[in-house]
Amino acid sequence: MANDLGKLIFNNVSDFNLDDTFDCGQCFRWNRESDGSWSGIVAGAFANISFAPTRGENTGSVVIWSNLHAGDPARREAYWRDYLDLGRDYGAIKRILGTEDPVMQKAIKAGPGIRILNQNKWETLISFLISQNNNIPRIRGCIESLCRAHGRRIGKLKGSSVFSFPTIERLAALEDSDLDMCRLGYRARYIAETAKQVARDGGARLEAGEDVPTAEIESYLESLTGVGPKVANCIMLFSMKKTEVFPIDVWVRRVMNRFYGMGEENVSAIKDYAERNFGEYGGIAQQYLFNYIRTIKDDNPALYERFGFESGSMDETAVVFAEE
DNA sequence: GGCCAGGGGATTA
DNA sequence: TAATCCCATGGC
Repeated sequence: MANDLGKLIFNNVSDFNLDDTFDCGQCFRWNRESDGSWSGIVAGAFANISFAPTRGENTGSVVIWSNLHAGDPARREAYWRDYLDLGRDYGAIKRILGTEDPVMQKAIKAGPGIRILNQNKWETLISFLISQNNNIPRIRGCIESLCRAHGRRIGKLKGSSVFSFPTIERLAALEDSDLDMCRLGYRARYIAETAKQVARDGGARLEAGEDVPTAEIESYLESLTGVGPKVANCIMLFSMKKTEVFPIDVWVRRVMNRFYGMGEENVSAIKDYAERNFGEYGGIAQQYLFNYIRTIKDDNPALYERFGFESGSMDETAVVFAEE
């Protein structure tokens, strides 16, 4: 596997941080190395990404070692530029979102280097089917188990075999019991049925998602077994560049309640609020907020200090605490 | 629209 | 050991 690893460097990347980006809940197959770099399996290839700050903590050079599109440097560069969303001006988006929103300013401060990855649509679909009503460590375990059982062995990493994400055709051909060893619970049936539905057109409609209106691809996604509004929004945000969608899950309901004073149960009010206030960047706002509430959940005083969060001195117009 | 089962593992009581 | 929770959805 190491034979055809090629090196790629992007200089002067701003508003970027590896930990923020890979640990904010949008992806499940990236792992932090002891040297601070991250290794992952992407599109059937191995990759390691490191980041060397040159101007401040979140601006510097991204170094990628990968065997993806080995022998085609132009294609490889285009792939990673898109995957890491390097063409988007996050500085400008952060200024827009943070204006007159002290909560968002603190949320951005908690993850200033978050970038929304542009991941494989099929992998994102199945990954977020698995994510429903589930916790992140187990989601990761389920996905690895699925890859081990039905992916292709693409090499060895630190002595262990590494597997690609299973193809549409492979999962579409499964019997129900072929997923038993993955311990997916009731989600196994959703995956088996959705795979068959997607395979009916060879994945064409899924792949076209980026190029059709949001409402149209959302209705297709929600026609798949086990895909509701939340999972559909995650797929659109993390693999189809639909940055305006605002996935609402238990954590987002919690953050909107705690910091924006909204009813946790009132999903339609939260959706309306996001549309009006975050607009075309709703999905990016959602990631800052999701990351923020999950980070400070630890009740760690040092974290409170780092993020500028001080109990008792909240902005009265924006902050309402829920009874717990 | 409200309610509850669906699996399994991690965390909390 | 028992309850509760988890990046929800489907079906009644």
